[in-house]
Parts: sequence; C-alpha cells; structure tokens
Amino acid sequence: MGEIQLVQDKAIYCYEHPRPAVTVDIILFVFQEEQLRVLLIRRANEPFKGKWALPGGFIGENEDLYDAALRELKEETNVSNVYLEQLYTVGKPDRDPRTRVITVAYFALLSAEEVAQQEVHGASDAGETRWWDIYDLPELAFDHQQILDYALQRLRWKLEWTALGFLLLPSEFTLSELQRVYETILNEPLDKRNFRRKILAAGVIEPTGNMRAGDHRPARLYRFTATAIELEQARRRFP
Amino acid sequence: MGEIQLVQDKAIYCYEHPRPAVTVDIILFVFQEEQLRVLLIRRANEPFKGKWALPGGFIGENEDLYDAALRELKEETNVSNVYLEQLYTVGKPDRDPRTRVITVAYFALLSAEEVAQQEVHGASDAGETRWWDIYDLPELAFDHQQILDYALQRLRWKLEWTALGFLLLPSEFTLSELQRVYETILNEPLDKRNFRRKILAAGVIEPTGNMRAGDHRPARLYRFTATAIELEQARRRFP
DNA sequence: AGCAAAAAGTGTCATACTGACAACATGTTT
DNA sequence: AAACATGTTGTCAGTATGACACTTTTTGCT
Repeated sequence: MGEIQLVQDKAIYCYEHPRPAVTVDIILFVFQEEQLRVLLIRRANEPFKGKWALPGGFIGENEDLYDAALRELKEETNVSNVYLEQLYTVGKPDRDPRTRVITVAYFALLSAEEVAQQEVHGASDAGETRWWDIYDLPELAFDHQQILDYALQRLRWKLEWTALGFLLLPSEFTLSELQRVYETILNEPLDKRNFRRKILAAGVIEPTGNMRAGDHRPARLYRFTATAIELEQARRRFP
Repeated sequence: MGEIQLVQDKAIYCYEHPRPAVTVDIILFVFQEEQLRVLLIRRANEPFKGKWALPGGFIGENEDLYDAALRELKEETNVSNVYLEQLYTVGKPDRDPRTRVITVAYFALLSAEEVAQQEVHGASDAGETRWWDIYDLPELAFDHQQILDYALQRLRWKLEWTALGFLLLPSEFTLSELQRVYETILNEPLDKRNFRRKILAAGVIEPTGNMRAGDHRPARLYRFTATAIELEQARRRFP
C-alpha cells in the first residue's frame, strides 16, 4: 500500500489515495500564581508566523496517538509526567492553508510542583514558549482558539463532576488553595462553607496532619485519597 | 506539499513524510423490537473477511470529518437524517494490518420512524448489512468491539444526563415506551413512578393529547418539547 | 503588650431531590 | 362477568442543596 520512492535523493511516501497529515496538539493547563494558564508556542514560520499556537506535531509512523502526544509534549516543552486525555479531533479541509491536516487534540494537566521542577522551555524547532493566562490570551494560529475553548469547557465539566482538581495542585494543599483553583477555572466565586462541605463529603481528600504556616492563621494541609484521582462521580440519573 | 504522480497509468499521491490513512466509522444505534441495535456490515474482503464491522470509510480529500461520516452513512446504509456526534479517535499503529489507519469514530442515533421509512440496506462495496442486538453481537473486525463498548458507555451517559432518548423513538410515544428505551439502554429495570416523575419534571416532553389504543388501557401519547433535544442538563456542582 | 488586619475555620435552616414502595383504573380477552 | 394486561397515580423518610455570618488563630504594626 504505502510505497517509498526516492526523488532527487529525498525519500517520499506515495499512496494510491490522497492522505491527510495527522497531528497531535496538546492543551497543557497549569495553575500558577492564582491563574489558570496554558502553554503556547510562538510560530517561527508561515503560516501564522508570529502568532501563538498549541504545542503539537506530526504523529510518528508507528506511534500511538497518546504516545505521540506525550512525545510532542516532551520534545517541545520538556514536560513529562502529565495527565493526558483525548479531547477532540478537528479536520476542516482548509484549517491549515498548506495541506490537509487532521488534528487530534489532547488535554493535559500538570501539577504546580512539576512545573517548578521540570523547567519548561521551548525546544529546538519550536520558537518562544510561554504560559498564558486563559482569560488573557493572544491571537491564536489556525483554529486553536476553538480547540482551547472546548478544552476549557471540558476542564470545567471534569472539575465539577470528577475529582480532577488535584492534578493542578501540589501534593499537599490547603482547602483555600483548592477553592481558588475551582474558582479560577469555573470563573466565579464559590461559598467557602458549601465548598468545604462538598469536597470533604466527596471523600476524595484527607488531612495530612501537617499545617501550612506563614501567612496568618495556619491552614490544615490535605492530600488526595489514593485512588480518587479519576473517580468518575458515578451518579446515576435513574435509580 | 502533496504531489500527484502517474505510475503505470495510475495516479498516486506522494508526500515528504509518511501519512496515515484516515477513516470515519459510525456506530449507528436504533431501538427496534424492544432491542437496542447497531448496524454492522459483514466484511467481503481481507482482512477480517467474513467478520462484522462498523460502517465507515476514507475521508474525502476536501471533506470535513462530520460530512464524511454523513456521507459514509448514506452510501453504505442509505440512512440520512440522523443525529451524529464525534465519539473518539483511535490510532494504534497495528490496528489495521494493511497500513496505518487512524479512525475517527462517530456515534449516531436514528429514530424508529426513520428506520422504517429509509429502507436501510447494504450498498455496493459493502457486503451484507444487518442490525444487531447490542447485547448479542457477533465477533467484530479490527478494534471495533472496543469502539462499540465506548459508544454504549457514551450513549448511557447521554441518556442519563441529557434529553437524548427521543432520537430513538417515533415522534409520538407513550411513557412506557420511553421507559423501555431507557431500561434497554441502561440494561436494568427502572421504577415506573420515579421514572415518570423525573421525566415529567425535566420538562422535556409534553402530552400530545392523543392516545395509543389497541393493547389494553389506552396510553397517553407524548412528544418532545421543541428545543429540548440536546438540552445539556446544566446541573452545577458548585452553586 | 496591645490592637488591627488577614486568613482559617465552623453550623443552621428551609427547600428540593431521591429512592423505596402498592393500589386503583381502564381497556382487552376468554 | 371474570381474569388479564397495561396505564396511571402519591406518600414518606432520608439526603443533598443553597443561602447565610461569626469566631479563631496567627501576623504585623505601633
């Protein structure tokens, strides 16, 4: 089916039918300095030269989609050890002016600790790399704004219905910190007492016994209960 | 980028980098004779010759993914006027033994009325076409069983959290019929009184004034309230 | 030492939703 | 007319929700 030919000393890949290029793009969220941020890369080349874009790239010839997303993230941003989940696949014929490109978007969460440790940077072929406040974004390349909108929607949904907030926090955190994550992502204030009641009732976090001192009154520190990470709140609609 | 060459009188398509083939497969659900069914096609050729597979095919060179799904559905099964939503994209390198294939799976619902009218049939290149009870499936080709499992999961979820059941029923239906749809899809019995209370409270259906006579006591007929079709039950987790 | 400021922590009440549960109504069949 | 099949209806106890304000503990300043 797939044939390799040599034309002017360059390998080219030939098929009986036209094929689209397939890329994997990643929306990497992080919670830093009281902001929900995404990682973007400034495009060094046309099209959309100078515009900001989601990190991503072509899938390898023998690479699973998930693995491709991990690899791209590692290559372009030096980030590993993330939570990754497939988001959506976009494929409008004209979304890339150069050639037909189908993009499988992945959605990634990185804990604050990892960000600090991993020294996220822009890599070789990618240009400048930078975290952007989700509520104050630059103009994006391609249809990346739409993808990002959808990712934010998914993040919000996940936050409300699963125990996902953890992935954005360090391993020990206070309830106030957790609440700020929720408020920032949902983009609205929450009632402190109701928030605590619900989070604690959900049984997904537990006190570590330690305290965070420094600010004013010391706050109790919590961690996530082991397996509660992706506990899909199995709420049934019909009993 | 994409170059077309002629080799032995056949057009071939050449690229600098290897590209996967991209297909769209559709899980078409229908509710018939008290069963939740999916449409499958028996493969006429290798690989998996004789096994059953989801309808689908290659995306056109200038075709959106959604449009491709619609077209394939129309071509292979003569079905149009369906609810279609993207499900998931699979791309393990060895999922098709012939060549690298990435498949965007779509999830479709067809009302009982449409099924009757549209005379679903197997088309030209596809072999035999047949509805299968979701709980009594044959052995499937490729990784289609996994895709189907995921589709069923999504269907169940949608059923519980959105007003999606309608799409599987005729335009007028009784509450008992609706309940049977729910019970069949969720694969468990539901309490009649609680079911009615909830469905009616949700405000997604309304009585048409007509009655279904014939069996025993005539049953009140309902229809779905206009815009309630994809009303994502906007239940908030934090007030 | 005393006071103000900042953040942490805590409880109640009215309402709505949930799930478990059984009897009666209306038409058909024999 | 009696048996049968299906449709329709309500209660009650338990739990979850959302609205709402004050006290506690520490820091920082004077």
